[in-house]
Amino acid sequence: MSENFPPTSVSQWPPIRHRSSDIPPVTPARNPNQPSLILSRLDAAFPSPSDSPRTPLTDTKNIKRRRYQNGYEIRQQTPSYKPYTKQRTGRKRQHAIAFDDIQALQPQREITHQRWDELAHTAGILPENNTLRQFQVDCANLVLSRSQDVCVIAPTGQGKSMLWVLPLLIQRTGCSLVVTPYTSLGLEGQSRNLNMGLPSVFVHAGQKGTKLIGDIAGGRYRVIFACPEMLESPAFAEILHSTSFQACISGIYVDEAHLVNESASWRPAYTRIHLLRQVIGHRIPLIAISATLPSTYRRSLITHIGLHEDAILINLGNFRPELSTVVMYMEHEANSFKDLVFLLRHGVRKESIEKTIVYIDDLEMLTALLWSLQSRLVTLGLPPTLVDIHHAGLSSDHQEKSLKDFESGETRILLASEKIGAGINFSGVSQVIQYLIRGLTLVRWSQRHGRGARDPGSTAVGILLVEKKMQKEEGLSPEAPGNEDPGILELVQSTDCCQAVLDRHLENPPRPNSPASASRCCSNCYPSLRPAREHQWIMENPEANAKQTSARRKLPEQQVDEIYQQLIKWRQKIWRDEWMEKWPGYGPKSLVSDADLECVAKSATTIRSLDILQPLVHIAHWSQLGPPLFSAITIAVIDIVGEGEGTQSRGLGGGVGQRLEGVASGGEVESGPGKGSMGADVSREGTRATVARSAGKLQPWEHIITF
DNA sequence: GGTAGAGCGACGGTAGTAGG
DNA sequence: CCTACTACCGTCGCTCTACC
Repeated sequence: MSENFPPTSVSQWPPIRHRSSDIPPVTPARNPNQPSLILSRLDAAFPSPSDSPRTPLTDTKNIKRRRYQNGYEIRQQTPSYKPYTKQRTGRKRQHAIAFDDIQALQPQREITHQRWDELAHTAGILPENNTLRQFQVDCANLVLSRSQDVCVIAPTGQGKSMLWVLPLLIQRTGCSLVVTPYTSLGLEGQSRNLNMGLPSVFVHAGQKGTKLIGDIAGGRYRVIFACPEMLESPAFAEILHSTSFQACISGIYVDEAHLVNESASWRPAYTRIHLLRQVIGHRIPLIAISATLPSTYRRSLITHIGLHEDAILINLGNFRPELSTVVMYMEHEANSFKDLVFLLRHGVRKESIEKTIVYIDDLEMLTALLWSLQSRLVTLGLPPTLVDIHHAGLSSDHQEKSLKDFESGETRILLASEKIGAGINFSGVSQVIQYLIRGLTLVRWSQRHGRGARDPGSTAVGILLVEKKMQKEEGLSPEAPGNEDPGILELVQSTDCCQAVLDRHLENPPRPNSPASASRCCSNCYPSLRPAREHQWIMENPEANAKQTSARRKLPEQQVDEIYQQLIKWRQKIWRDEWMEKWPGYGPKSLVSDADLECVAKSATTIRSLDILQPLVHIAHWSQLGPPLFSAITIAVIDIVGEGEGTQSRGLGGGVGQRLEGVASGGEVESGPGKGSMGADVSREGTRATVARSAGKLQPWEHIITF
């Protein structure tokens, strides 16, 4: 967090990085005696420096190490402009700003609900038989009065985007300024309002020409979307400093306002929005909007965006009966992804794969899961394109395509980072999964969970797959959360209704009926909500167990190296025989990397099946390369370690080993999706399981493990 | 004019290193 | 082998600069 307190003046740049207790609040209380119109005032006092969630800032400038690139020192750049100030003199100035004929907006009396409905129907922004929601009307009246700031908390899908449109139906010369966190949301908002017939524009780096700036200042657009960084840029300052533009601003709307608190540490522009009010004055109402704004988050709005302390709070909460919460503790290593096996069960078909978003906050793991699920799809005979990945590190083309495919349903499982944490809507999402909760906040989870069930009448399950170290027994608790969010810890550790925990931490207002009676709220109340853990059948020969133990002993380095060299030769051969001509762009290392082969060589004697081999390697064409690699490992172990280690330790004798020998020695490798031998394995196991189950008896050397 | 890449910012996690 | 310490990485959207 760069600034936990507001700077004393606009001209102070760079901001001072130490604390001062005598800095006055930037937002003086206004009209303290005026009665609350709707629900309540923000009860948050201006946070004292000691309330800051972070440790005091120190001047790290002088202790930072020098960094070099191409032999030259990289010097840290400071912004070449002062936020919210116009371009320096001596540079080219814009002159398309002054429009004297624009009339300043004046406070207006509130109008009735019925009249608002009529206006909305006439403007065509509300279907004929519908009526506006009360909070929309209340907020619009407050904006018209131009006397109060407003903080709106409402669940997703309640029509929050209507808030900046309604006042404009009365204020014929007014315009709304909407601060949006992401480019995608700005473009979406622009497009939505244009469809309503409302001239709107999203100003961003790729769209900020001189003509556009002039048009905005001249009042051509009724809704102007901008990211916080653009808001403080010199280009936008030309608009903000225009008195004619200031006169026609209906309100400043901060959409997804919870991100002010969540992103303040890495998007400092969010912490400087309060400077905007010093430029345009405090008479223009500021409206903060989000589905999740508990009091700590609302306090940061006062600090960072200059929301007045006496702002009116409209709190509808964020309860959505169509959303269920499921908490599951992980039973396997995170890297194995075995706890996600319910996503793609045996025999699943494309149509029956639930439309799912899986959030992982570690990009490397997110990518590994993509590989894993794609391999799994191929094994199941399904196209790997059913799963895709989306995060900010990808090219914009990929990002665009992944969102489009997921929306259309071509992709059924989308693996995502925080990039699509808030605001983006997809139809048909029935499952939202959070894989690992370290570092997650309840607010962020609530936003992610809210991506589900966006269609009328639909439902969605939010599944938290929780690492074991978050269990109460491991020491962490809501009372002693360490670095974790107490809210999320209470949610995953509670044995009571999860919705009650959400209500308490997100400060949802009381509801007439208990959530449990209205919906299938959570896995604590409805254990059947938990997806069944799939049973995987394995065949295990107890006689072989003792030999397996010996097989797991660490191999001498020399043998590891010999196995590695043999695998290198195998790779070279298979590449030359089968890949070189067909895929000249592929080199041998594109098939299986050196690192993977080294890893495989180290644990060669423990690789007793394709299932064990698969997580150890990162092979894009698993169905074609997995079985022959397994076979090559078997042969290498027999050759180098010895007969006993190579076959008996696998406990499969002539089963899989024999079959794969056949493949390696010229047997047909079916390369099409689902026709690989992995698929045969699966189908064989499934059949065996079915037969055993129907017969009601198992062999003594067979048992079931939960997977 | 278009494009690629650095930099902004805090801080928890992880890998590597040194010392007992 | 364990502990303490240090350095570095990653996460985001946007703007700016250098270069073509």
